[in-house]
Amino acid sequence: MISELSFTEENYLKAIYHLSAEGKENVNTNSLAESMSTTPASANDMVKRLAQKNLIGYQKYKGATLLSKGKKVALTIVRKHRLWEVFLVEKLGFKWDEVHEIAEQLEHIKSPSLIKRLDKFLGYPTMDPHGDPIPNEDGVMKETVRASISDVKVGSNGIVVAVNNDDTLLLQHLDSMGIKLGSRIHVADRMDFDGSVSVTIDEGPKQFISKAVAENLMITLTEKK
Amino acid sequence: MISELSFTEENYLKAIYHLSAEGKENVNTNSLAESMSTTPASANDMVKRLAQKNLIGYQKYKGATLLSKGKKVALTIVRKHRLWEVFLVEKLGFKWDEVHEIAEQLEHIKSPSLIKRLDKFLGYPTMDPHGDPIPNEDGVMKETVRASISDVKVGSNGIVVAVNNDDTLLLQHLDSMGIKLGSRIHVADRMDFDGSVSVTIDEGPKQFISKAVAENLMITLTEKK
DNA sequence: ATATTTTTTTAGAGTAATCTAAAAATAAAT
DNA sequence: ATTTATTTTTAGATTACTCTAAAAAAATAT
Repeated sequence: MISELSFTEENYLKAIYHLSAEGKENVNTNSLAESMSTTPASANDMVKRLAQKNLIGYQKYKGATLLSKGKKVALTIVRKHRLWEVFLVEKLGFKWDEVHEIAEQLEHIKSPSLIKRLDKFLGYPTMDPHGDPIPNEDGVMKETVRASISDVKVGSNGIVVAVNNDDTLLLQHLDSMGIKLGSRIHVADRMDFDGSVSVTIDEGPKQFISKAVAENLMITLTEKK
Repeated sequence: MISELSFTEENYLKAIYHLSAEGKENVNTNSLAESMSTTPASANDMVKRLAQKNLIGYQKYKGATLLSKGKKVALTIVRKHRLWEVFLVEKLGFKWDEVHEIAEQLEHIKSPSLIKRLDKFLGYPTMDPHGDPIPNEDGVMKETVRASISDVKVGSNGIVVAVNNDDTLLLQHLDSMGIKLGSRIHVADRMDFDGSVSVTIDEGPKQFISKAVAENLMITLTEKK
């Protein structure tokens, strides 16, 4: 049985999960400390504690990796975080960029039946408002396909997750079209002769996007609008 | 400014609030300790800490009382607890006897905008699923006049707002009779010899309720059915 | 290959909340 | 008015988590 973990322990496991998802096999003390906004000494203490509990693997000077038990915990936290974010945006009307802090608190509520019912209430979503996938009860998540809207098939739906360009003019242009991170996009048509794309944004009217803009607009594909 | 309180501090304030609502002007160490399932020594330590922070008044051997700051905190916790209970029952489909523990966790989530939006989402309820009033943002609650159906006059109508007993058997019995919070009850008759009561529930057929059950069934009186 | 820098770990201490056991104050009983 | 019982408070220790400062190991530079 997995003994009750503290909020702090859960947060460390989540941080190790996110850091090792970003490539690095072993999570080193310094980056873990930075990610947790604490000192390397504290991170080191906690790493030793989590290793003691068989949640992570750890050898001196070699960094930490999640063991199966720890990974399960981390994925449960991620699942809860993302489900709550969906709730906050879809049901309570928060903007997608206002929900992170609140979800950071809600993710630690301990009640499996609550999460089961919340999941059902939300219609079993597979993606959070930022376009990140929601792990299922077994920790499995749908691999998200990320592509620019000049590459996806006509008829595709997706959520804007990135803009591949820092050009102020481009950002202003997107802003004036009402396109921002989290916007739901439907690709209605694409003109072969100039590569421009016709889309609807958040169920609004059809708008045209030039090839140059379309190439820089990244979405993750969703089944339905 | 009110510095961030720990969950424990919030729980103590809530306990002092509930205990002083039950009559006693000053909450004594022993009953506070019992209510918090801890030792008198711990309760005493915490009382000193809360007094230091000007949340409660306290003199050695004289017990504790909420000061205005502490009362405000306590009422906010109670408000959050009861709003979350409404959410769990009305939106997620929990039974009203399953929600207390989860609400005990949710009540500590810190986000005023979350509670504002939740309140709106729920339609600004004034009562929780147990029939207890929900304080508004200023800590004011609608005082409800309640009585058990063994005390009200024959011919009275009312709405079930509480069951004065946590016994699972009683709750199951009420459930099987179709009696739940919010049920409209008409007291058709009362038998003097055994104190049993004849009622209709939600305009249904007449049913008998034993004295023991009737005593625990609390309603608020309404003019007409 | 040695010196320097960076990273990681240890040592020692602080805080919030908890406990047990014992002392002090108050309340109740004779 | 003492004695007895109860309640409340103190004293001292424990646990989880945190920190600063310094030592040790590893990585990098010369």
